[in-house]
Amino acid sequence: MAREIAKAYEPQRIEPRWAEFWVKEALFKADPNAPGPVFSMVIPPPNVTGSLHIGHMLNHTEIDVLTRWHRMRGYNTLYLPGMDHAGISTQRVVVRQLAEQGIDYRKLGREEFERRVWKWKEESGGTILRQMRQIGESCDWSRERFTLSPELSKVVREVFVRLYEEGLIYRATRLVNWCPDCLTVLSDLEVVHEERQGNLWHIKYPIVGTKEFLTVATTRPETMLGDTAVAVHPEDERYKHLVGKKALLPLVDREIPIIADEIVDREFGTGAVKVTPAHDPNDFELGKKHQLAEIDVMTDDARMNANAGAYAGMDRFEARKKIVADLKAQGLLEKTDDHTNAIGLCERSKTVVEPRISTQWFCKMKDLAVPAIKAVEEYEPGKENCIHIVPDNRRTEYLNWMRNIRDWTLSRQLWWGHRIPAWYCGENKHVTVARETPAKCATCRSANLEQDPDVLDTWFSSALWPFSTLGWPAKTADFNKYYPTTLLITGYDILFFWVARMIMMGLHFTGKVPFRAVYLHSLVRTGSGEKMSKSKGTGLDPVALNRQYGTDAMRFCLASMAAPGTDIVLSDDKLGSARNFANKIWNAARFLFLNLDKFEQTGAKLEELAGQEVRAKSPYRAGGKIALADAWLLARLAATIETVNDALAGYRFHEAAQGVYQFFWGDFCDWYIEWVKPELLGEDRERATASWKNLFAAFDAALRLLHPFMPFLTEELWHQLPQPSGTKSIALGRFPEAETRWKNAEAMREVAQVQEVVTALRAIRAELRLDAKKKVAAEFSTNSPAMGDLIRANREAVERFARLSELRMVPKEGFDTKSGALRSTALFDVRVVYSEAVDSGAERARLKKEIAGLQNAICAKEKQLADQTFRSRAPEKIIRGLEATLAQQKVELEKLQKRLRDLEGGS
RNA sequence: GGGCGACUAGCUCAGUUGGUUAGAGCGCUCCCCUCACACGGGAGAGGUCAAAGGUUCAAGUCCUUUGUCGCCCA
Repeated sequence: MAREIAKAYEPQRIEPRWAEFWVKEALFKADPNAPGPVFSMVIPPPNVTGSLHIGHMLNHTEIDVLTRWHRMRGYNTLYLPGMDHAGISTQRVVVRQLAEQGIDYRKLGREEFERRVWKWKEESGGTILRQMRQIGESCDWSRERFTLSPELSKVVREVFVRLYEEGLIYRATRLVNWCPDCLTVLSDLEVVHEERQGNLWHIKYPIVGTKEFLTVATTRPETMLGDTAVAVHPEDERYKHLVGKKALLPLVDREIPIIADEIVDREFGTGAVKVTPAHDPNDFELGKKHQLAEIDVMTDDARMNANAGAYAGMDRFEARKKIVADLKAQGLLEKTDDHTNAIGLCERSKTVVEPRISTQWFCKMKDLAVPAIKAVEEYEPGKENCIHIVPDNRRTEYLNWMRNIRDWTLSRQLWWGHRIPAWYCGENKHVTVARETPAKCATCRSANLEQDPDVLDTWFSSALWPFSTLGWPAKTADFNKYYPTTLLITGYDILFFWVARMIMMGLHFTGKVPFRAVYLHSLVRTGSGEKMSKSKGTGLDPVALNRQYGTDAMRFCLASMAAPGTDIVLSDDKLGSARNFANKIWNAARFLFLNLDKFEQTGAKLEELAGQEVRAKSPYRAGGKIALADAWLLARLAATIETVNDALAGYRFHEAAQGVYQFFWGDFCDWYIEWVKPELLGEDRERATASWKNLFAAFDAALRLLHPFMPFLTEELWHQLPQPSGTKSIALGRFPEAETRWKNAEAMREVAQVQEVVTALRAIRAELRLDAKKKVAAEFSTNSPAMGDLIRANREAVERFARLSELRMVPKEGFDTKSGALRSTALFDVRVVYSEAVDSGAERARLKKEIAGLQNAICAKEKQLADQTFRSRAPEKIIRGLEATLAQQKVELEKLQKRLRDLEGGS
């Protein structure tokens, strides 16, 4: 049976087939009744109308790697996919689309608008989930959820009503963050701060009944129209005499009191501040304390309103310019300083947020935070109902934020989202909060009810995601089995937005943590270090990259850079090198199968060489003993498996990926395959068969080891090997174990020694600039009988690796140290027989450098070993290790010095 | 303003509890299209671990200060 294998790995030819296969066969459907320990994860629900970006790719790679790894280790595994309705951003998109068609969404009316959004959701929604299928994520597609589905909306209502009944949700009039572009209130978290170059204007307020002025400094002169006081520090000698008097507010000629309060910073500006309770959070507090009037001078879209008198109708920034100009004209502008200040921007629209007085729904957070702090604070391995936050610095960040938590503004003036289940009666403005739409006011029985027009912050429903998706509040089989989920993986940028709130809600409603661990991954940045962003055009499209390099390469690349705590800078070279790795594996497989075709012609059968029961019995022996190369390969494999398991258990994806890379490329391809090449088709049939069996055992295990990182490539190659009947996919296979019978420290040591000899010989060749094709004779000498035996036993391999016509074993006294090119270590000497004259300049330089290095090392060690304090305090193990190395280095140094003398004497 | 993190080879980054000549990938130099792979093979060059001080028998690793950059919270 001849096998057709493409010369290069072409991911686009194999990926679609397996992606479809995994979905069609529903391979990753979870079964709550299946045995095994549970591993469950919910996806951080992506925006319903969004598409896959590089951050998702990283996130999903990490989730899928761990999911596949656990599944293969026999866990009852669930990876639950789904989407978020993404209130504000989805609404913005549809509003913009409508505007492009000349339609004002407000004129469309709420119902029609909602219909349009649903339509848009049906048409373009779910792109990400489609892409996730394409890239082969091992989700349980039968359990897909959507935050705005009827089922999940019901959970939102249930939670809202319960919190309201418990007094944890309330309605109040507060100073809130208002986005004049999105036309909605925002929570504190949705406001991002940015340092901007601005001005500090010094404005003179006349004191009523005197000729004096009080100069206040402000960064926002347009809000002065709403000033209702001027405040100074009570102990400020400059202003003490003015407290209790009145100032005449310029431009509007309103008399306002001059008050004293300790909160005023005497150092800032002039030490006197204008107080605008309706447009500044600090002033709002101050206004409450001193019972000041609150005068809102702006409209929803941040234009000046009727309270602004002559400025009414102007945009706030135009008004600022005009007001400054007018003050200047009236001689009331004392000076203008440059001033940098942090301004609040709407996270979505980047519009400057306007603090504004408004009646909204809030969630009381302090009480909810208490258990959420405890669960994280008291974490220790194995402790129930605690959460391990990784990396550790994020844990600190979480705790700091939680301990200083403030109430959460829940309502949003949007139409797309979960409508607040509160109704107001027309007559008395009583509030009725209910699970089902009420017919009558709960207080006065009035039938004239109107529902609150607002919707809830999207993050409110996301906060319920780990349990709402599993059927809570019903005690479903899924909930009982998969909640608490095992792990959450998400970006650290939504630690407060999402993770913290899930922990609070999960604990409050289920009494259990929503997940036992949280791994917060890095952000992916561009080459220049910026955060990738579609709006800035700095984003990379993972789908295009997957097409170019292969999904497996992309996954592997991201994993190999995903060290906890550091951001990832992705580049073409790195993707290229991951693609090269995939190609390397592909070609290793190609080599195996091409040779297998030849071997099968001698009567062997793949089934006899690579059947599962055959693989299970490795290592195989020939002539009663296991070949060194085979023993070594399996030992290296076992060690790699241990590395990978340890690394993945600690979320060190990069370490796991690098371990596999090193094994597959370095050990398997560079050494093992080259080593056994001649044996595979050699005359010694017993030897050949044993080699093939061991080779396939290792190859199959290595594929399974690699599978979580490169699912497509490994699935494709795995199917080329005979698998037990009834098995459909490598993804359902067993993750390899570091078999005790594979471990072999002696083989590892011996091969390392052979490699050292080979490398020394190759270095000599390179130095002599020998033609790579030219075979030369070489001599080997050692004092160690074991080393001699080892090289003698592997002479053929060494000859092939170093392209030698012959490797002669020479006793020490017969070893010619004077001529030819030569390398020495403490353990052995090796030389290439080379009759032509050699320019030894380069060699002498190399030797000198080596000698200098060795002398330094030896000197340092001798000094250290001579130090009595060191000898008395350092552990015995360190001292002995040092002594052994010193002895070795001394031997080496002596050899190098002799060699140098010989060269210098000879030239 | 408060807190946190980073600074290691030209670039991007690893480096477990302090312990024996500090590693990888990419890039670079030289040789090679050797019958799996040029998306490849082989051999190399390249680092006073940001600076200064301290603790210690021993510091890239712990402490202090400084510098540069970044992040979070206010």
